[in-house]
Amino acid sequence: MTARETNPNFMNGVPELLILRLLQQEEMYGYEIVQAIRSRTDAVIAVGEGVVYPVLHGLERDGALKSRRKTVNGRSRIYYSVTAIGSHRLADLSETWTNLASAIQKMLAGGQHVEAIP
Amino acid sequence: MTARETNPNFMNGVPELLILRLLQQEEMYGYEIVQAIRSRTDAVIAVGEGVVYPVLHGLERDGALKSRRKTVNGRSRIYYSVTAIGSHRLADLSETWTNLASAIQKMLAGGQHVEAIP
DNA sequence: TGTAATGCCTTGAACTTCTAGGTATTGTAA
DNA sequence: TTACAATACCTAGAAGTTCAAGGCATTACA
Repeated sequence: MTARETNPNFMNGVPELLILRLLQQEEMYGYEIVQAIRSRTDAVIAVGEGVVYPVLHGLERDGALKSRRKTVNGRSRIYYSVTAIGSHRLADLSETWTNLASAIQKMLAGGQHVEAIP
Repeated sequence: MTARETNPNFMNGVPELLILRLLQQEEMYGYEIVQAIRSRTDAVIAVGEGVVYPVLHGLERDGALKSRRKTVNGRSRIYYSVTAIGSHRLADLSETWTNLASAIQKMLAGGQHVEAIP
């Protein structure tokens, strides 16, 4: 019930959704994902590495992501990409999110509950 | 990271937002709020009493809501309504939500990141 | 008489995110 | 050369929410 400094509280499940979405477009590594989310949302959403890495590991454990190690410019990176399971999961999450956002939008906008039209 | 049965995970802060929004339109009591959310969202969002009552108490503690006891048909109800603080809080939450939903929508829809137009 | 609905409430578990650290390498500025 | 920022990985603990599952009491209805 207390104000938060960074992302004020509507974040549940959002990191997972965004990460899956990004990785569906192209394989990326953790540190890159952190910055991609920040830049592509104009810093509206900013998740730290402490959020991204655990989600990546969890998704890989569940078989939704697969990873490969790659060294670029002497830096070792772990690139993640979406599996069939992950793709399905993204579809589910995406639909759920859309339904939820739509429902909330209606309540915020219209507000008055539905009256029978005579 | 596990699938949930009811509201699959995007719910953080949403109950508080919806409750404030409902109470801004008209004073309501807890049990009524539970059903109002369910019915006005066509059961897309369904929060239990175990969610609503703690939120109501927390908001009242913070001065965002005020309550009055009223007996109707021999039933004792506690009606809540929004204070000035609550109204301000609703405005903040509402804007935050809109920004967030908009940012996510862009990532889900467009997807490809912004290229410089030649 | 008994069951469902109304109306209030709390506890404990489960899950996330967040903060704040730690490690190591590369590039750059002083 | 030295120090610092950026890159790149990671974890542990705290904090905050929602959720499930119950309890209590009254009214309506079968």
